[in-house]
Amino acid sequence: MYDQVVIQNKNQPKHQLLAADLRERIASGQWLEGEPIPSETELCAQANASRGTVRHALATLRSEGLIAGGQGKPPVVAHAVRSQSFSTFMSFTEWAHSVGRTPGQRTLELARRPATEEAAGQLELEPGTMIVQVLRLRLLDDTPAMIERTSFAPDAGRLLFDFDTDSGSIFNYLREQGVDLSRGKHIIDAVAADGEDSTLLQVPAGMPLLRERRITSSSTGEVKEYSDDRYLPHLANFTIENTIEERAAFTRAPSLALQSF
Amino acid sequence: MYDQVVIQNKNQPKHQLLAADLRERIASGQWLEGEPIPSETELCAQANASRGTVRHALATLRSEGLIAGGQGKPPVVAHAVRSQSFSTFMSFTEWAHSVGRTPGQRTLELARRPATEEAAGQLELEPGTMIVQVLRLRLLDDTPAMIERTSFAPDAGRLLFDFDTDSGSIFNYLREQGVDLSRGKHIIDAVAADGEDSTLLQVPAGMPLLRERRITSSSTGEVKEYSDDRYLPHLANFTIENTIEERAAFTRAPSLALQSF
DNA sequence: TGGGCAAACTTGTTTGAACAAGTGCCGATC
DNA sequence: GATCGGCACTTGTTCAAACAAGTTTGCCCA
Repeated sequence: MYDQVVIQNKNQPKHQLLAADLRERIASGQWLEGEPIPSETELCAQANASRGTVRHALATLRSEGLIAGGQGKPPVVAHAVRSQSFSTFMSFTEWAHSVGRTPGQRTLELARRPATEEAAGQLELEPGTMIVQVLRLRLLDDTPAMIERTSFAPDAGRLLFDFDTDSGSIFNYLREQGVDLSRGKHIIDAVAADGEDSTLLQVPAGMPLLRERRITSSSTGEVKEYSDDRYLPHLANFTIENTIEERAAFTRAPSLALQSF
Repeated sequence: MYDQVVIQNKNQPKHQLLAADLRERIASGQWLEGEPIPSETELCAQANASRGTVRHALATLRSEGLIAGGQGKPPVVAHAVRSQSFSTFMSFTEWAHSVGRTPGQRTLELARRPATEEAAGQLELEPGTMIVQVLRLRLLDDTPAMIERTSFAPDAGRLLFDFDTDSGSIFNYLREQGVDLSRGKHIIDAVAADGEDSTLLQVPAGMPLLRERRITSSSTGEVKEYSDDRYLPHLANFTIENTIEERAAFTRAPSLALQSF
């Protein structure tokens, strides 16, 4: 039963395959929310793996918040859907798709210019270094939803002049080009729409906007991108789930989801 | 060197002690940010533990974002400070203390009344059930910083009439009283200050506020508390860090991805 | 001097075993 | 009938060993 999977993806380690399979079983509804899953010994037999490998897979699911439970009792299914992946959280395009909306963008400016004091500070560069700045209006189902002001470090920004920034995700494009974007820091607060914001988002000046300032850096800590994104709060919000024992799960939800709370 | 620690806390498992010790060494500055830490083999020798145990401890730190690194290379110190704990994120009082500010509160209302349609929905009760509602102005260094509107399920709310809600953390009080508060869901967006908000926070009506709607429930999923908290955005914000790396692996210790505000 | 290969070192994966500790059930006992 | 063991089962912890896979170092050769 599992051998088939193993043969299909011989490159991946067994504990990852097992984890993917368990996720699939939970997502498909084979194991319902609140129900216990088979014991470790059982899973060992089914997957033809040692207990260490099975435990590794279970730990992965636990860290994703999919299963919970304590010593002595078999783990139970906690959530049927997994929390947001890294790229879904970093990319407006991927996020929109994942919640069933159609993303869009209109690039208003793409410029190379010397870094101001502030931009240089965020990107950890010398003031005056040439950086690349992008101003984009992001749409959800053809409606203005967010205004994005991004500054890129020179090595990443350079690549943007060979890219149609109206075509989709800059984040994914840069990753494909080999730019190391593996850490994100997000600072979330609220601001009033200024003149430019209100014009572009077609709302009155002074309207509250949900602001996310995002600093994206490489695995070694080099800052590659700094962005100031301002959302219309009735179209998007941020959701965090935490547990006393699990790791926090973080999602950006469309306001539609709010109705169900 | 490690034996001392082991003797002191013989009740805790070795991998937790090791993790705590490594955290301590990072926090104390013994290992600087960006520097590699000793290899697994080295740590095995130092801690007199097997490699499995050492790897378990390292996985814990990795999931806390303290260390990073890939196969072939020794892990490097990523951050010197550890992320926020569950209760620090759930309690305004604890949070304020953790960032070196003095928290305060002025209770404006404490009432038992039938649940409105909306409140009943959030608490998953029948409309009309008697619930307890608290309206508090929260202060940072004696300055208004947040307005808190909380509804409690009957069993938790009942306890509040024996508590001085001006004295500190309701969250911690309820936990001490044995109320099972172990899961939190936070929805973050922005709203304009309404009449009451503006009066209490002493800001003009319409000013953008950072809103956190919090649903706290027990480990079994029973909703115990629903709160609508509105922060002055220049006094508080939310910060989240994420990484592309797998945060998986053997983490059940209380730890969160959430960074201090 | 430079390039390239190989060895030494690192972390990642996997197995098997044994014991500790917590939970739930069932039967014996009061 | 209620309560208290104890047994069977579960997950948690720890060890030891071996191989796979990626990185770094340094030496040899051109």
